[in-house]
Amino acid sequence: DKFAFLYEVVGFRCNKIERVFIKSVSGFSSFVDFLVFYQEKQPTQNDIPLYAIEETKTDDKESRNTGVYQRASKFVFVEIYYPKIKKVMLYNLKIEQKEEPTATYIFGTRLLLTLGVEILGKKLGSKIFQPFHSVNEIVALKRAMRKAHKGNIPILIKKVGNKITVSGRLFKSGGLAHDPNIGALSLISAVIRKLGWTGEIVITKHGLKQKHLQADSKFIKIANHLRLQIQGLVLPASKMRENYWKYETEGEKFGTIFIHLVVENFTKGFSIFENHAGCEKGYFITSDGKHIPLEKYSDRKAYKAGNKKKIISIPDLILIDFGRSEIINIEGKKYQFRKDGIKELKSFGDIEKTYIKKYYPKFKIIRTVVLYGGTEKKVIEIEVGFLLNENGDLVLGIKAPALFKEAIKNLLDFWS
DNA sequence: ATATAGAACGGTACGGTGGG
DNA sequence: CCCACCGTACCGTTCTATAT
Repeated sequence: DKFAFLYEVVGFRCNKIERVFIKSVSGFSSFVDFLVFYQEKQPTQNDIPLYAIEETKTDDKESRNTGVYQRASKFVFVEIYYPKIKKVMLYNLKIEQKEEPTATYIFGTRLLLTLGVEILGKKLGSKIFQPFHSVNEIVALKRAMRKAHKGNIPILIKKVGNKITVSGRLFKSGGLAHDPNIGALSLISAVIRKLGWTGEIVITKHGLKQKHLQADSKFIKIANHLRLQIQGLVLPASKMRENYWKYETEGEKFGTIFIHLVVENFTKGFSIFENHAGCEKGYFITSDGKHIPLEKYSDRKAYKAGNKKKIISIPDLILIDFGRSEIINIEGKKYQFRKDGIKELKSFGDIEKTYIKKYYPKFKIIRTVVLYGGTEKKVIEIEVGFLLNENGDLVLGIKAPALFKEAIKNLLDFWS
C-alpha cells in the first residue's frame, strides 16, 4: 500500500525497450530537465545517460533571448560531465509557432546546432538553420543583426588577431545573475571553442565587479572549463562537484504530481491547470479544450504602483471532476509548511472569479491542500485533502475530495 | 505612428549559513 | 536544532529604441 517513488510508463510497445521508468532527480548547479538512461538497472552515479533534454514553453513570439539563449548554458554545462551525451532542446509549444523567425532566434538556434543540440517541437527551415562552419561566419552574422537600442548593452563579437571579445551584460540584481546572457555568452564561447579556436576569449562590458565572481556560480564554472577571461577581473578557480545529479527526496511537488497522475490514470478526472514548478508557464484549459495563458495581475497598474495584493495567486494544480461537477483547487506544500498552504487557499478568489466560474459556471469549487513529507500517517487539519509522506504512505484527509478517494481506491485495487 | 526585436527585469523555490 | 535570511538558479514577462 505504499508508493515507492517510482513511476512506470505503460501502454506502449517497442521492440528495443521493454519498460520505461521515471524517477525525480535534481541537480547541484545548472541542470537539464530530463536525463534519459538506456539500461537494465536503475541508474547510479557511475552510469552515463544517453540523452539530456531541456524543455521550454517559450516561443520566439513571446521572447527572443529567453526562448533561445537562456537555456543554452545547461547544454554547455552538461558536456563538462558527459562529453558525448546527446542533447535535445524540446519546444513544448501550446500556441502557434511564430511564422517568420527573428534574427536572434536564427542566430541562437544555429549556435545550438553547431554545438550538436537537436531541436524538437519546432519547424526549422533547412536553408536557414544550418550549423556554423567557422568563427568568421558567426562574427559576420551577429554583426549583420539589428543593433540593440540606446541604453542596452549589445552582444557583439569581435575578432582581432589571437583574441576574440564577446560583449554582454552579466550583472543583474546584485550579482552575476543575468540568465539570458549567461546562456548566450556560454553558448557563443562554447561554439567558438568547438570550432577549434585556441586563442583568447574575453568577456567584455559585463558590468561585474570582482566581488561578484563566486567560484560556485555556474558561469564561473563554465568560464574555467572554456578558458574564458572576464575583462578587468580575475577569474576565480572553480571546483566542480563530483556528481551532476542526485535522487530527489525533498520537493513539495512530489505530492501534487502524485495526486495529478493518480487522478488522471485511475479516474475520469483530469487537470485543467498545472504549475508544479515555481514560475512555470501554465495554461488554463477551457471547457472546449482551448489553452489560454493566465493573466498575472488582477489590476496591473495598481500592482506596478506597489499594491502587491493585485497579483493573481495561482494554485499548483486544478483538477476537474466531471461526474460530480466539481473543480478542485490544489495548493501543494511540504508537510512542515502545511499552515502556509492553508493560508494560501484564501487567496484563490481571483482565479476562481476570472477563470473557473467563467468557463465552468455550473461547477462547485473546492479548495484543498496536498502535502508531501514527514512521517505522520494522518492529518488533523480539515483543509488538507491528501498527504504523501516520505515513507510512501498514502494518507487521505478527513474531508478529502471524492475524486481523491476514488483515485486512491482504484490505485490500490489495481495493485492488489 | 506603430509593430518589432534585442535586451532588461520580475517572481518563486530551494539550499546553505549563521544566530539564537 | 530551528528558523530567518540571503544568494543562486530557474522560468517567465515587460521594456523601449528603432526600423518600417
